[in-house]
Amino acid sequence: MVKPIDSSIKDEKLIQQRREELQKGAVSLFKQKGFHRATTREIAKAAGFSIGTLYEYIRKKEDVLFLVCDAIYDEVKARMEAFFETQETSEHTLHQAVKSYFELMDDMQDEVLVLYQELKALPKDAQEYVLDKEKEMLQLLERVIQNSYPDLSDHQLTIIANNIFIQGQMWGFRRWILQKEFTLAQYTNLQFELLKSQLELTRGG
Amino acid sequence: MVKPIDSSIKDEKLIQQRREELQKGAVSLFKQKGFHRATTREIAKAAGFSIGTLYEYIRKKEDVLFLVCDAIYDEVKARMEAFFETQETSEHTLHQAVKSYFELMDDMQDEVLVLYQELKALPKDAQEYVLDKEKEMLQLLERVIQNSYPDLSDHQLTIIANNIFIQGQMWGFRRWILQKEFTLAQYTNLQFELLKSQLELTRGG
Amino acid sequence: MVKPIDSSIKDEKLIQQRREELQKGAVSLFKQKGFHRATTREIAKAAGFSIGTLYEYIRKKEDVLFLVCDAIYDEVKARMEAFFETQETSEHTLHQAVKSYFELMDDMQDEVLVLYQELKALPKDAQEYVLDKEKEMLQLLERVIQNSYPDLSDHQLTIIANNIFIQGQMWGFRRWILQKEFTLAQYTNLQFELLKSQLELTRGG
Amino acid sequence: MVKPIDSSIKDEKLIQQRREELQKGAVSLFKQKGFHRATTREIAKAAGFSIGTLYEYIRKKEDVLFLVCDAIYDEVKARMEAFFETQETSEHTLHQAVKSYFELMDDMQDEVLVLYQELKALPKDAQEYVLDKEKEMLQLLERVIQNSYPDLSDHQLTIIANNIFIQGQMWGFRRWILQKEFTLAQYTNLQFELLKSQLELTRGG
DNA sequence: CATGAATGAGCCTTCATTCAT
DNA sequence: GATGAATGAAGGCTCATTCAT
Repeated sequence: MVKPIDSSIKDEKLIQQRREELQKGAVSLFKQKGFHRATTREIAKAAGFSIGTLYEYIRKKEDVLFLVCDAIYDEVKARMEAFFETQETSEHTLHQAVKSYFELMDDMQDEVLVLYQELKALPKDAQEYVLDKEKEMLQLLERVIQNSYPDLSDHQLTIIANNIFIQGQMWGFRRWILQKEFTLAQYTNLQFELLKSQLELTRGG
Repeated sequence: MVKPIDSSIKDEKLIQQRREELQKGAVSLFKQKGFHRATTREIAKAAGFSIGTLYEYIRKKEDVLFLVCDAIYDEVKARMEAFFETQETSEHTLHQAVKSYFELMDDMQDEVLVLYQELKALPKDAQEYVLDKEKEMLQLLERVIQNSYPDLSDHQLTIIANNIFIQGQMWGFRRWILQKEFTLAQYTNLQFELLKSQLELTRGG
Repeated sequence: MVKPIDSSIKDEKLIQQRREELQKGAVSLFKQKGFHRATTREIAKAAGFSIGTLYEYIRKKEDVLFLVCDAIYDEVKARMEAFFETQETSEHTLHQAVKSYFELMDDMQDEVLVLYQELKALPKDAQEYVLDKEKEMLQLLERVIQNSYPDLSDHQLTIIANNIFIQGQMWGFRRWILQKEFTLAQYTNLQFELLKSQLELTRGG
Repeated sequence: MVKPIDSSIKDEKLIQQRREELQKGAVSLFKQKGFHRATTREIAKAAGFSIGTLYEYIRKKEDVLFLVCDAIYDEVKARMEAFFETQETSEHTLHQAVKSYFELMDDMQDEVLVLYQELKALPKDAQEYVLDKEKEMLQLLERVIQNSYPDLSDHQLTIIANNIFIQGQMWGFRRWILQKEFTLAQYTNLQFELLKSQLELTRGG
């Protein structure tokens, strides 16, 4: 799907390239100061071009935020797909998937923090567009779980996927408490142990 | 601890009253537009006084946010204490506590959303002051869990308390997905079932 | 002459007393921050009463400035009259008068600085009223000079009186240069030497 | 020395040009209302640009005042140097110098008034920077005097230079009295006569 | 008479956006 | 296509002044 942002530039390839530069610079800027405190001048500078050029590739400051959120989601999703796409159906697979997902969340914690903290600054329609991507990710997770535990009810599947999903995000969001008490490995193992006890019981039931 | 915000007003009781009005108006405003998009004039209006009067009770716009966050935390904590403070140590108690907590989070979902979404707009020291209150709430939760399941390790206790804590918050945060699929009662029951299976296993182990 | 400032207070004696308190506090405040930077609240506080009470004795902030300027002039003039009122007509008298005047300017340098630096903030009519007092002081000086040197032309008298007058003020105004190089005694003696050489020549001419 | 004021404009030449426009407009505005009463919008308008543009060339309102003071000093000094730089050492030269200086002060009386009345509104460091320029001017005067009257003591030189300096300024400052009684030529001649009598005597002594 | 809470006009400053070069 | 100077709406905040108690 093409990004629904107008540009006065004709060269499609150039647009892609510039928007990538833009998005890269903007993320690191938003990490530091958040979207609202970052000025368009700073955004342009961080992206390596002039304020005038910035406005050749976007129409409003909000568009930058959309570009950023979109890019983060795309990266998260791409990396999730990379390690979720597997045929095996074993506990080991799920363990591996959860581990990989938590590592991804650890790796991208700043980006994910930006994503959720600035989401509300997007216009409603952009929010929905972006949240749809999140649903797709949840489905990825659900599928992996179902592969190993096919007997779970829909509700159970939904809620467990959601729990795993947010537990990964919380590792970054609540770093002020979690990362003071646990290493990532500890956190992953503990969460997986708990998860397993839930799933085992369900399977048994 | 007294709110560390200067005021040019001498009547201490009036300060309390006005700040409460202020905080009430501000929360409902921040729910709609967020802190950054709300102007000081709007804040004053929402609180029912003039811009001049607003600045008799705060020094900077930021102070309003602090007042708001502080008040939300205080209310959440007070209400948690109200139903957590119990002597019984049974599963039933824990169930009741989780249920009450989830209901609280349902009741205050807008406030809690504001709280976490604007926290980063506070100055660093105010953030820390506020996060300390969160730690106290976690301890409340831990204590309730421990009463019923005294054999849990510290790590298990921490992580389970955290999980419950954020699952409550997520009911509001992720309403776009959870509240579409579940009623609050369903969500509570499902989460508690999962929780119980974890705890039972641990107890058994 | 009564100060042409309205007051809602009836008791004349109280008005005098309050205005004196006001003026005393204001001068010391204006010394520090100047008229524009001083707020009415600070003025009231410096005078020892509330902002409400302040406005019982003045109508506008400007009135405070007028009161202050007026009081400074009155004090300067009163003290000048005290040592200028003499019947003797000798060089010694003039020397003494200049010396006393310079000492007065040294003593009141902060006040005089305030006076001249804020004069332009007064309304035109108040400025004129105040400058009339300055003319009277110049006349005092002229009379003392003329007593000793009766042959001076009107122009000479005017200009010499003016020169002495401003040389006294400059001791305070240009303290950053004069008071670094001279003691008050040195400055006085040097200026008087120069003055005498002018006057002697004129007398001889 | 470069003006130590930041600007977001890159074109150095444009900065010079705009700041000159700014300074010209501001002086004439400050003449009328003084620095404090002039709003930034008025300053921008007087300079011929918008409020936004104003702030591309300065950072704070104070900077305008600095620009103005600095420019006035520079002009005064440049014009003084123009007629003081002479090799001859005669009374005639000194007379000419004093005459030219008084004419300069007459010509720039509004600017000089602004300069001294608003100096205290500058930050301390800017005040010192500006007063240093004044010292240089005094030295110019001292040198001219010394050329004609090499036997004067340091103290005499300092005080006579100071006297001349302020007598020039007073022509403008005290116009309400001096310019009512004298023409500039009269004032100049009278002051020079007095000065000469001082100097002659000293030479003779 | 004294007090101080309330008011709002108006100030300084920022920054998203435009457009001539 | 790129640049950056120009713009002005809008925001945060102050403070002289009023008036009910």
